[in-house]
Amino acid sequence: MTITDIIKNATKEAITSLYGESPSQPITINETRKDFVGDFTVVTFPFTKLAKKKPDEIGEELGKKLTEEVDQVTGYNVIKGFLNLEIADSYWSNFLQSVNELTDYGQLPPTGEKVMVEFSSPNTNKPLHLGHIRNILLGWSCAQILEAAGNEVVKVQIINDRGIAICKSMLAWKKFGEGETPESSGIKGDFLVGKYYVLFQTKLNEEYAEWQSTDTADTLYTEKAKEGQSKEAFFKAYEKKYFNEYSDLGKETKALLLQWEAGDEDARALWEKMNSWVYSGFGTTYESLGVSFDKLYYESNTYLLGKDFIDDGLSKGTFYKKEDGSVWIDLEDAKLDHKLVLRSDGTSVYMTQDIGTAELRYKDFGTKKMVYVVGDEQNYHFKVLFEIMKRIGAPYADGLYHLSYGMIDLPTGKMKSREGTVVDADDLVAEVIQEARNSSTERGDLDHISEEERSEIYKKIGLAAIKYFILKVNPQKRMVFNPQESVDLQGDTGPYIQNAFVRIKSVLQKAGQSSFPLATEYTSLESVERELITILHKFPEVIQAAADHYDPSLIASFNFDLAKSYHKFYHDCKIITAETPEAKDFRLLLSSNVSKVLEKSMLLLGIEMPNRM
RNA sequence: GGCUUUGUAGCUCAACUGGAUAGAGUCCCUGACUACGAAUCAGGAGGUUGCAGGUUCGAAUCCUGCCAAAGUCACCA
Repeated sequence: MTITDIIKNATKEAITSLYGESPSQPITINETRKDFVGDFTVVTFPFTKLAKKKPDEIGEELGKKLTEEVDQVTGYNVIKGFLNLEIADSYWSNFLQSVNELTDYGQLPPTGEKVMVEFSSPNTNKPLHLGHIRNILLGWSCAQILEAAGNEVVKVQIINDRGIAICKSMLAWKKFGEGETPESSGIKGDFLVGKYYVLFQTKLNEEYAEWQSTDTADTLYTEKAKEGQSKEAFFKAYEKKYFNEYSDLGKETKALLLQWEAGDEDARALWEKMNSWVYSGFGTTYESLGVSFDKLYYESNTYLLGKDFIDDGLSKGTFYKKEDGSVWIDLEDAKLDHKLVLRSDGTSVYMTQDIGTAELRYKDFGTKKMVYVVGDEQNYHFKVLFEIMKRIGAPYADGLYHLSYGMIDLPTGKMKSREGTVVDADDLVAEVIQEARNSSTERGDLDHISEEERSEIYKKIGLAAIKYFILKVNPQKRMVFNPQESVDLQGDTGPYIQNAFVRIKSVLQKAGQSSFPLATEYTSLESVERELITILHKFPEVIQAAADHYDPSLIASFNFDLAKSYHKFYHDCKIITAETPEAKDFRLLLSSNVSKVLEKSMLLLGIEMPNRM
């Protein structure tokens, strides 16, 4: 039982015995704010009705009783109805000892649950960019957090490796590529394919521009344009129709897609070749970010799945068929719309695939919980998907969760691929590492070690900066990505936290001890020391909260609090040259355990600690 | 237009899900290295929590109405 539970229970009992009635609401207990004396605060307002007394009086009576009856409570004060309880130093130092004895403090007991986390899930027609990075970091971090919370975790992605977009880059390469390969050009595979995707768009634009001066186009404009609509605006809006109905490139692309779907050998071979380039490129990016997956799903294998459920649902009346043969589901009673699940030609849509894929995954892993890390533009899609899964009776339907995150904006505005403002993942990673190298070189602390070791450290620092910068923001919120701030090494940043760790490593090394005697004689704690221990104390509940809410930003701010507190402690208290041997032992023990927790909790964000920096 | 989300210091973010005087970082001032690592610490300045009502002991948080931004309302993915 935790100390907060002890206090809660004791409060409940005390209220009952004092006022003859058990409180109906759950007891709220908070950490005491820094400007007041005490560790935990009981809010007495909710008891006023029951006790028929003023909050202050209740606070006094309750405080007295709790001090008498709970060993750990040594004193109290009441301010405006808030009862601040002081916890014995011995409780905190005993607690520190117990953390010290654990090798895996923070690891929560097994839940017996298996959770799947899907993240990244890119298209294979262009390189990964900043948006993917947020997705990847969130997914990876969530997986770590869920694991720490006692779950077995399976990390997967579904790769969007087929479809019209992929065919565009394939066609462009076929027509204009002249056999170019990553080897022949020296261009990283995913960038090379991306180059042809862009080229396709350029060629299409040219073709479209030319077409706009034909008679057909003219007639169309005069007939269909809205009043006052300029030629430019009209054709801009007409682009998709043009692609589908008039464009030669469009026709060829669609033909290629049909060939691919029919299993045409050449089409498949080209597809496999170009995809393999992309995968090798992605592999490099994932490696540089330090992430990996347990299983990859490919849309080319899953895009036909899900139809069985539609048939089954049709016979049960979950779905209905329109006259044209298309199949729909009516979700109006769930405040959603009617949604198409099968086209009139019998082919499936995105939704259908997702139904099938969920089922496939359940068969593969038996996971009753699945987390989809996907941008918030698909909120509605997942609402609908989850509702459908419920209605077709999937046994895991209640365990589906959409970890939705906001788009990333640049200080200059939205990222737009068309305007070339997209930040490439690889460039960004290289940049932050370079930045770490620059500052470190300026400092000169690492001059005496090998370049190889240094590079490792720069990489850790740079990645810490970028990862922490992104993960500290609540996923739900849109965030502004300022490149300059993302490589900051001071203040509320990853490197600041690493620095606390490095300082500890340095002190421990200088102290020359590998283990620390139990410092039971050290009985009167400095306030910074107590604060540090109370933060350590919170670690398990922070992990639990982060897992419950699928929110790494809680872990990030925990890390910052701990590091900040340690920096202050380090500044205020002498460790090796402490006043007494007991103080020295205690502080070494404290430092050692802070470093242990820092390291573990940064790993929950996918951030590694250097031993020096 | 309907629905969903967001709006907090100049800027980037918090606020334990209804609790005390709304906190950090950054920026701008000011102090602390012959110190266990100054990527640090301490102090100052900076706020009508988008606006207006309501609910109650108590609201950034819940309710209503506006305002602003974003997303979505495809036989696209």
